[in-house]
Amino acid sequence: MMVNFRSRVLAVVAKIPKGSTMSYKEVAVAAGNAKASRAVGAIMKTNFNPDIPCHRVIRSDGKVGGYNRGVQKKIERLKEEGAM
DNA sequence: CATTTGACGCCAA
DNA sequence: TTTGGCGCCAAAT
Repeated sequence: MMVNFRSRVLAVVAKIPKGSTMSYKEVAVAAGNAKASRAVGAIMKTNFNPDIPCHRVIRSDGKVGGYNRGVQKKIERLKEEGAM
């Protein structure tokens, strides 16, 4: 799948199973570039597609990170799905 | 087109 | 263990 890094990242995030979480780095690796962890966040920020469960993407430190709809909302979603 | 910004990650002190 | 600094990439200005 040779496309934009953006599309790859979105595809990877969309494939994250419910009740599971992935770090930005893991997503970056899955997308093909382990050093693009930062870019992953930038892509999520610019992506408003509800089909992309970006709330399942957290930091490698175990911190939730951020969310374009409010970090609190993201945390609640994770709790609801059983990821936390 | 060049520069800055930022939902990040890793290493050294 | 906590803090500071560097690297890396995509999007915005």
